[in-house]
Amino acid sequence: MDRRTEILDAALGLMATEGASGTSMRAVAGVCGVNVATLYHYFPSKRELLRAAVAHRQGGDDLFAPPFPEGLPGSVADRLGALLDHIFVALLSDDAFWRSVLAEAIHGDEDVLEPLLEMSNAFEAVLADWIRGLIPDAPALHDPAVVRTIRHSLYGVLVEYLPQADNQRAAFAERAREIASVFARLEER
Amino acid sequence: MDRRTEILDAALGLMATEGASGTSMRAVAGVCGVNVATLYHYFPSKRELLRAAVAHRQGGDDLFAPPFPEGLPGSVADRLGALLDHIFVALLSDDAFWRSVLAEAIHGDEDVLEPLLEMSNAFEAVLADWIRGLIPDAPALHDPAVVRTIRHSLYGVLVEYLPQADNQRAAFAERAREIASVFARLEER
DNA sequence: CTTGACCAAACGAACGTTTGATAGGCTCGT
DNA sequence: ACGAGCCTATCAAACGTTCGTTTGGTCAAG
Repeated sequence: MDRRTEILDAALGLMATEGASGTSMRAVAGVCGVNVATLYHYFPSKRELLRAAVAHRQGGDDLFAPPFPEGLPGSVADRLGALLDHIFVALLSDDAFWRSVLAEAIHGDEDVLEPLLEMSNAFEAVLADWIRGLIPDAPALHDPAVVRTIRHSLYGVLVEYLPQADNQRAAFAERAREIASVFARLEER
Repeated sequence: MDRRTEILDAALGLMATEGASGTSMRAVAGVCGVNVATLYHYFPSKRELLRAAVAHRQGGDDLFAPPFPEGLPGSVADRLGALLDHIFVALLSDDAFWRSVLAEAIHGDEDVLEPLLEMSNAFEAVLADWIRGLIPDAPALHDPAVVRTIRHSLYGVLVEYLPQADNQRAAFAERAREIASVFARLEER
């Protein structure tokens, strides 16, 4: 991993726990084991560094895990629950990124916010594809309004449980089942 | 309003836009028009001041607006939509508080987080009461799992739209209608 | 004459940023 | 082949500013 990427990852990790203004250039340098001045060789300012850190992960194709195989067995609720749980696991495995993103969504500046909104739309498109592929027999769940509501439910759960994510794996699994059971009822008629 | 309350309100307002570590004691003092040292007359440290600021608003009975009259006319979706829109308006009118709360939920310390989780439960109880009172003819919406999913949907929308809350009033109204239409389908069978 | 509310000034530490320098690799004309 | 010059990556040290906090004081009210 080259130095630039190393710096971006360190910055993102610190942003997740300390917030943007709580992340100091010296701390970023310390994590990388380099001098502060080296950061200014790669980025013109702290602000640009943090912006690049958020934008960095978004560009990767591995932001979202690969899709499920289609046509799995099980009830609609079971399959949607498995999908949501899968998403939580993926998000938790990179929670530094998500904490940073959610934090910026709350009091970030517009430069950082704009790529976030793009990413939200991309995430919704991926989620819609997954649902269509995994649960093709539940057309009620293919409605864009339903997909968006599911996405917002996921965000809400993330906000409430991210800070203690380490010991909340079980809570996420339960929330995944709960959300799935609610939305699966849209199909039961 | 006494000086102590004035300080707490100023601190909360700054936390909402600048984050906890971005809120300086001098800035808080500046908003109140007092000297920095005066803050230390009322609070032993910055940390205690910010904790008190978050805890301050939670104690108020006016956190949530008064309930609707029961038995309003209109479809289930119409009434749920009106309720959710009402909630958005209430939250937006005090968005400094909510931004602070959401920010703390993401990388706040545990002292601030604990009262937040209490408040989330309180909010869910109020939401359940409102739904039961306003939409007594939709038992599917009285299910605790549904209420929690609605709450998480609200949080998710807040996270996505709070930063531009000023010019996003229309977006909140649309999201309220959308969420309502989705959940109202649980009753249409 | 004590007490509570308030302030100007200062403390050391940490902040973002800049400066000037070092060392190793690269590309030249010769 | 080889020194000269240059470029890139890195550093130690320092710049001025802002930070959280403390000190020592003023002043009106009780």
